Amino acid sequence: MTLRVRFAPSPTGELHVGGARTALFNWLWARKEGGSFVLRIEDTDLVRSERRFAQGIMDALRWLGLDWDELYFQSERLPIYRKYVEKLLEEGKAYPCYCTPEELAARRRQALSRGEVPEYDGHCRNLSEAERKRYLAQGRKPAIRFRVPEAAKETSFRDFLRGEVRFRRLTTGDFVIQKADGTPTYNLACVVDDHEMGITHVLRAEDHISNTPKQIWLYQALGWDPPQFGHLSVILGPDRRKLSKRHGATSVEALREQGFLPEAVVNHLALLGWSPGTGEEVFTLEELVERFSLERVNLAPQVFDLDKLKWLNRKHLARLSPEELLVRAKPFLKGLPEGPEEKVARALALVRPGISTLAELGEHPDLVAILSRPELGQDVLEELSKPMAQEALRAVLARLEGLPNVGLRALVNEVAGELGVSRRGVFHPLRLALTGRSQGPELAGVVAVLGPEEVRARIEHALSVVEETTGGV
RNA sequence: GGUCCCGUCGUCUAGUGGCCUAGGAUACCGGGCUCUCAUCCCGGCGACAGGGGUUCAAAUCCCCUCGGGACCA
Repeated sequence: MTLRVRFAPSPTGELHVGGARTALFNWLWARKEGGSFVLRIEDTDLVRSERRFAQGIMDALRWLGLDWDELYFQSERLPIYRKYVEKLLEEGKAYPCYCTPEELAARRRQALSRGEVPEYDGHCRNLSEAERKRYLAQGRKPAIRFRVPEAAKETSFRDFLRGEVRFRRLTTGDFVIQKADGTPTYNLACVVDDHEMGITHVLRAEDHISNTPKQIWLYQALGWDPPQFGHLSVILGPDRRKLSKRHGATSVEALREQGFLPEAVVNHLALLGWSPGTGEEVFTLEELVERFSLERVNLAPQVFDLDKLKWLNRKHLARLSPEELLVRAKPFLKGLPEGPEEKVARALALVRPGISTLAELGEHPDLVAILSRPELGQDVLEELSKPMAQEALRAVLARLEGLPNVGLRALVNEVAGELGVSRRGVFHPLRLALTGRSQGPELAGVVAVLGPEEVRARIEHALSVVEETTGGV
């Protein structure tokens, strides 16, 4: 039997990193084994589900490079769930429950005050036909509850990641499988779909472990073989609590907006709970598919580490060609002076070692300095007003012709030797004249990107500004 | 409160009874390279939650405690 796995998000928010990791592991597994990866949008909760979130989740998955083989929306499958609820009803494995939320809450409080476990008390479990008619006449809309077999209360299942998971005593009364509004609950829809879609392995996060016995009872009641279940850990925030919105940017979308590359996000997610065991850490999606194995999954919960993500982002940034870097950086370049594409691309490559995210490119001072002629600040002018600085600039100017062949370093060496100053004594004023800044990327690179004409123009401009200001003193 | 899961440097991890005075990565600190900041290279700091067993030998197996987390309420 070929592997069929699924990722089944609820569209009640953005795709957060925990969900993304679950999706990634399922996807990697499917691709590795040549199986199928099914995407199922669990949008039966009409109140909380939103179309735009479903769209956002799909966009985020696509951005990460996780493509799906089949796509389903549960909201389009409501008749299917009703059919099976009907079947359970007919076989007496489920029954209508007319209790109102208020009545249930009141009885729960009572149970609690008696020190009992507050599970559903079976109030409607064995209603007579007359009682049923009376409730209906009152205009009550019934929910449908699953009749949990007494013998099923003690359950165990074999988790393909954790081994035997045994539940001594489940605190579950007869649970609802169809709400009063006719929509299915999570457990019912999930079981029906996993069966109908031929899912062979359910790989999901730890928070579903306690749902698993209920789902297994449903499989049994419906006469189906359950799939295999495996549960990953959950991802925690820095405070060691389950990662959620209050931890800040924890959705894939937010990471994208912060200037992280999809390669880096995928890489980091893969390393959260999985390791190749070889010490290697920087991988592309393709390399991950090659290496991925469930045997090497770590079950302890992981803390999402932004520092490591940044480091991985630098690594993946470094692998991009200048052209590709430009493509990725474009959305973040707003507010930056325009220039010929090729020049911008080379400038980006030049400042790249100093950045961790694409967002840092936005108004990067070194980029600004290269792409537009810099303002020479007071401190810069003071520095350049020293006679030796001006001499150095003039000497460089005089030799500019030979630049492409000689190389900046050799040229600076010559000038330094001639004037009897250190290399720094030449480099520094030159950097100030060209960029208006005393630090920045390697100067030879700056010169190469600017081109001989612009270099000459900037040096001449700097010299004339200095003359003006010092002349006025 | 009940049920379940999980405990190796701050964080991600390697480790499946001897190779472990516990390895790598990140972060942090120091040094080197260099025209500067950064990248890069080298070095440093830093962990087997605790206690009992089993064994010639335990991070690795068992038990208890403690801690963390998830789900349900």
